[in-house]
Amino acid sequence: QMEQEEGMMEGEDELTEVKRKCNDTVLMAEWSQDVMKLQALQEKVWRAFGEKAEKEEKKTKRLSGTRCDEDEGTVEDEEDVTGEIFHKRKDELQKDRERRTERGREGDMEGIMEGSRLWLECGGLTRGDWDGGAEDEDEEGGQKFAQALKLELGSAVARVIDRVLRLYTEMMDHSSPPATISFHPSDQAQDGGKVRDGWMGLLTRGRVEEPMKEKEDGDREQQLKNINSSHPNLPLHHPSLTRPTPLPHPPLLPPASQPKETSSSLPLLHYSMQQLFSRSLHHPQLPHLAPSRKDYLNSDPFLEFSSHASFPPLPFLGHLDPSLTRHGGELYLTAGGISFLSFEFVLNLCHVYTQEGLSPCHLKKAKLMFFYTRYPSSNTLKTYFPDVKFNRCVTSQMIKWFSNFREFFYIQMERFARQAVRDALTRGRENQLRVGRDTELYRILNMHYNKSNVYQVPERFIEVSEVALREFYSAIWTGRDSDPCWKKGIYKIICKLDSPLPDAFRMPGCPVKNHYLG
DNA sequence: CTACTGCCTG
DNA sequence: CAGGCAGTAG
Repeated sequence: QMEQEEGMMEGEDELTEVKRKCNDTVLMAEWSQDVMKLQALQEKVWRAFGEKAEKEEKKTKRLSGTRCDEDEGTVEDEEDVTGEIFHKRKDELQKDRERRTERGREGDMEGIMEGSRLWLECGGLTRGDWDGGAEDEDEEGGQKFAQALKLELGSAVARVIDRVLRLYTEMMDHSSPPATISFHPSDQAQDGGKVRDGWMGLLTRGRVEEPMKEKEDGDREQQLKNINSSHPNLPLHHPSLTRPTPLPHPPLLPPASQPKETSSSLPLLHYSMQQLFSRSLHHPQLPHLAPSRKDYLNSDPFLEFSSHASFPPLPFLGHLDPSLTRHGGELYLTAGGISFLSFEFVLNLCHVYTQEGLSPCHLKKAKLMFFYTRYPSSNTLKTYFPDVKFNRCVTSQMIKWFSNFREFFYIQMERFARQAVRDALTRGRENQLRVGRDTELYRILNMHYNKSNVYQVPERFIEVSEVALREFYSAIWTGRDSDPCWKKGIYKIICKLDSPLPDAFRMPGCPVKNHYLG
């Protein structure tokens, strides 16, 4: 089995064969079509996830009367740099746009840029929005919509992946007879549904198939038309999304006789998608092939962005020439010298979208969310974990997490409150009963909920902690703790101190302070 | 009956 | 942190 894998990865002939196929116009047309659909879906996702935040942000800017690049002061530093990054990107894109000489889609490009900027700024959000006040009314409707989009986007991604895997399976056919990659049987037994079946089938059978094509294609085609119908003057195929003349080519032209195209447009996954998938890029300890669920879950899940040098956060990279290259025993799809898809990456990408359970990354994010909300509703959880497929089990598991978080929180509060009472009695010294960032209690809390210390603990959480500490203190001091349910009152006070989560938590993955600044 | 909380345990 | 349980609210 391992030898087969080794064998698959060896031999330059197969590589060139794959390269040749990758250059095949028909294949690339299919690829472009799929990626274009992905792009359309991404835009919709952006509308679902980003629109609200965008509105709020604009509101804020209007009120403050300043732009982010005009702000000054230490607290605003993150946003300052973010703004610079964004404007740099914008310049690059402007050039790209001019090259394309295409009118009419300006609005959409702006939308994408808005999304990109929004995302970057979300990443920089480390301070809580506490002045916000009441929760949003339209939360649920948008949430439903987002869930639906999530599913659709998932299968669209899977279809693009299928195309890539097709290249691999073709390569396998040429290199070694019936190459079969063994996965964990449990994985295949999962009810992963069509998405998993699609690419799983390709892998296990080692043959090229056209999974679930007709109906879903039709649906998505319709979807696409719906999107475009909002801009009736617009061409269906945007030049930035497709090859110059992809479709008119004879579909069965022998690949060898294909004239070699010098350039083609290949949009990369949107930055948010990249972030969603980026976790798969950071696990050198993972086996080259077939990372099992166990490996995946045990690996450090936290999103880091050090590899973004090879994974640029741009919606488009302009005109690129995609090809397959090999590096360190792995295959990469390369465009413009930038590798952005490896076999392992693709597998993990599938995994992210089809996995049933919760990953350590989700746990980490949940812990950070605890800084804001001690008693999240299941609806809140669904809203802020858009990459999680919720069912009863998953929901209760996540709720259980927060129950455990609270338990730890209250245990610490009671412990320190009792210590404070003791100190007051024995030494007659009045304790300050505060949870400043220099205190032991803070250190313990931060260690528990923010172990890697990459997130700035919001000031409000410290305030809430102080309230809890004082409540425990006074209850103990006045002897109320003799009542068997003396903590109930304290819980009731604390649960009213929940606050809205920053919009950065709406995105898949973990919001990390300064994560894109290195 | 479900959904949620909290307590206890390993 | 998860499993099991009892209790509560709707």
